[in-house]
Amino acid sequence: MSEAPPILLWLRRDLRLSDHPALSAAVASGRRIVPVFIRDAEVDALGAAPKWRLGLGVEKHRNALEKCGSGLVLRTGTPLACLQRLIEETGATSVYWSRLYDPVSISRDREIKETLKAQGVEARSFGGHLLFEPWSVETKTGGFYRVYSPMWRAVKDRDVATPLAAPVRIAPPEIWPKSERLEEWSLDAAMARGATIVRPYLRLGEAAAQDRLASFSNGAISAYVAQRDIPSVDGTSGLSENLTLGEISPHQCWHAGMRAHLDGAAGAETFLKELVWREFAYHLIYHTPHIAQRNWKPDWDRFAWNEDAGHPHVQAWMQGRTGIPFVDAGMRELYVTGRMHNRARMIVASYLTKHLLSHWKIGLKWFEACLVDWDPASNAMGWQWSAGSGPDATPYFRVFNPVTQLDKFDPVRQYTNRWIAEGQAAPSDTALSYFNAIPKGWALSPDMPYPSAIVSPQEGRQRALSAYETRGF
DNA sequence: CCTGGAGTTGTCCTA
DNA sequence: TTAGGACAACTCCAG
Repeated sequence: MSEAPPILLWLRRDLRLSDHPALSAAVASGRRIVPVFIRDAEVDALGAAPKWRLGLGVEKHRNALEKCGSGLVLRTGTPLACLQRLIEETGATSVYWSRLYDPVSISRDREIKETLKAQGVEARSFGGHLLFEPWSVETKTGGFYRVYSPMWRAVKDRDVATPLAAPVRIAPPEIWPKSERLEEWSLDAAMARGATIVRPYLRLGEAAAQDRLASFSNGAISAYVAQRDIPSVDGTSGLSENLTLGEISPHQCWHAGMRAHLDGAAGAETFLKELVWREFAYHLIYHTPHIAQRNWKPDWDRFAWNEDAGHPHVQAWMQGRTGIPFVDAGMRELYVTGRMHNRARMIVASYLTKHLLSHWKIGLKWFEACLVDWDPASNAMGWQWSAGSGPDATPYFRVFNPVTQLDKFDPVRQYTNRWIAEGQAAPSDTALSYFNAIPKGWALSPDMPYPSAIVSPQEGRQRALSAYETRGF
């Protein structure tokens, strides 16, 4: 009697062993498992930084799989064709994967599931990327939440499934199908500064993410409410980079946060709320996929943002030389580390869309190119929220004043000194490292004087408010 | 159907 | 010096 045919485990944004429902189900079946990662058009279309980061994550995860007696098959092509080919090669009769929720993934996965089923192949998708499936959270009238607070109230007392343990051993196929070589994918091609500049700032892989969650939930989480808003302080969890590739699961974060909350850690509930913000973004992109493409509120189609990314003001914004220290510090932090503190993200987004009257899509694209924690749902929601075109009651007059904000959240200038070298007698290493990171074409040097503001906070505020007024907002 | 409270992250002027 | 109110009107959501 021959043994049961293997299961293909198609991995995407779920590069972990623990709390992985699809993997656990495959292991529980007792069958051999062929993990596969497919470089499809979506991977090719990633921004420079997230693509580079993905390559490092895949490599790390392949090592972790090998330690369990398994491995990872790499293939290039359309997912359906690759999976069908592997079904032929391995005799697999099942394909398991973890669900994604952006519009492209949904339609692709639906088609794959239907086609495979029609061929008599078992195709099963699993949760794991979210705390709550989007269709499981409804308002009293059966709709979805367009406002965060009611959604928080609706889910905060729900039971969240206990995270699954990582399998000790993953049964490999008798014969491994051929794998492409990760190096040949050149996922780092567009990220020249990655290896030398950004790499030291990464938190790579499942083990490192778990360590961080443990130390955070036993330490900084109690001061989270006050400290998370101070950009010079390491007061956030910093786990977004791992969450977006599934190197840690939201369930694991939730349970760690909940334990701290029940232990009386004051800031823990705020951390749980942030996890639900991530859920909110995913539920929005699920129910209103246009959030990543067009104004979420169609009223804003009447508003004439500057859409020219080559505009000198926009270039100054991207290159961290607007002359507004909070903005420039944030943009430089982004370029050097692949991340930006959340407070700074709000400031730079407000400055681009309001003071510079430039389209949020320009900012969205730049973040997509530069962020190692880039996430399709969070990025889209964040930019639309900042611009005022998104789902929130953001009053049109709420224009961040980057000077007032700096006094409030960086009173002794630790953050701006960390990232801005010009005008300092002894600039910090981090501030100087920016000039090693940037392209020659930007023609910046630490010896130049710090630029004066391209648009002053007062002028920008007035201009934005009158622009809103003439548009009837 | 109607009602009424509420809406992540703010700023600025006035008393 | 500081605290409070104005700053649109609208949509969302629960009851």
